[in-house]
Amino acid sequence: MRYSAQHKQETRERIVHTASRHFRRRGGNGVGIADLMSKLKLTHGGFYKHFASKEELLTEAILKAFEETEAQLMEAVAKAQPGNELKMIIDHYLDLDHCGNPDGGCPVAALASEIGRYPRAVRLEINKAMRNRTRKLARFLPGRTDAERERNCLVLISGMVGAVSLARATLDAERRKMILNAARDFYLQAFCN
Amino acid sequence: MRYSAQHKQETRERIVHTASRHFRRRGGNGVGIADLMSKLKLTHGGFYKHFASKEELLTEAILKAFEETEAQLMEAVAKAQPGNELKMIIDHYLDLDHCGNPDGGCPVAALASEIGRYPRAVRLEINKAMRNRTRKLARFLPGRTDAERERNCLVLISGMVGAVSLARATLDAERRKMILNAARDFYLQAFCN
DNA sequence: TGTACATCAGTGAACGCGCGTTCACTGATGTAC
DNA sequence: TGTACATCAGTGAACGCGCGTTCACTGATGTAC
Repeated sequence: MRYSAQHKQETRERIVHTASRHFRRRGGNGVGIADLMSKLKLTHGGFYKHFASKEELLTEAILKAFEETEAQLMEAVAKAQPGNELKMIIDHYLDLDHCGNPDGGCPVAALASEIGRYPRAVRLEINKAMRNRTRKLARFLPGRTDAERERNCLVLISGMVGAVSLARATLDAERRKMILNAARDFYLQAFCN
Repeated sequence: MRYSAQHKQETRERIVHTASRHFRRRGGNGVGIADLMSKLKLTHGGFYKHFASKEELLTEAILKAFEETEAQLMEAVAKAQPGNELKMIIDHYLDLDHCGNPDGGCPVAALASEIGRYPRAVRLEINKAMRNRTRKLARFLPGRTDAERERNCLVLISGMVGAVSLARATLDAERRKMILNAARDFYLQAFCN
């Protein structure tokens, strides 16, 4: 059947959206194209009408995840009382909910250790997105200069990524909470007031 | 040919040792049994004379990595001037060398985000090893109670894991250094004096 | 001490399976006349 | 307005490949007599 250009665009977006969630949940190697397409009631052959390769989809799906989580972040910031933005960000990131739902959460936490093994082209795009995120967040961090705020921001982001990764690696629910709460209390004390 | 019991034991250890390094470098899915065995000038069929499954090897290889890095850690601590142990540990972990050589380094940093996707049996063993490591390290951290030292230790470990993961995801060498140094300076200030 | 047999670490072909990718085809709908 | 043709998103079989695992076999050496 013939479809409109709009229909094609929509299908492409549905693929990226679903892939974005699946990659975050199962990792880059944990998701197959046939699997993915069948989730959208499509067959695997059609995939290549939309993307040149799985690698291209992986890149787009991860960038989509950055966009999605950026929107969540900005929403949380908008809800915060002035001066309380960073607390809101930390609370949101180190939440049990974020820990339990990698598919809707931060792509860096979801894929942390495998990003370094992706092809160069994918890593380049992810690096760009990470720098962007760092720059956007840095303005909420304490520090006398831009450089100092950026360094603090890198500490906070990497620390939170590590805490969520460790919590997700942990089977015991109590210990998971302990890891997240220890990190949250610590970073709030270190960076908020 | 017939081999002695000692020879079998040695072969088994060689497999675990090589697997331990390869899994850390390439991830759990990035290493095949045939690949691995050929690195030892053996063929893949013999693998199952030593292990019931790849999963069993993965578990042992990761536990071996914990042992190896624990030995490195204790060595570093032994070299430190009294009172300077924690600085030694932080410097060692957040070193460019550790960042550039995942195969000889911390298995948690190497596999952070994929541990949560391993089978339960593997995760259980890793969890035990992580708790052990935390307990061993906690005594070097500041804090008025055991609980406080443990919480601080979790913050430090997760923070360092995140920093190394982020640095490894980063292509630009300068930025890699910046991430590691920012984290090192921060944790030294937070936990050493 | 010498001989016949048992052992078993390691070999390599084969298994079933899932993967990413290709390709000839379909058929509803847009377009040209 | 009606008709003939072109388009192209989606289909599903097929491709080559690598994977984890199985298995009948080998042959040097340990062991029993």
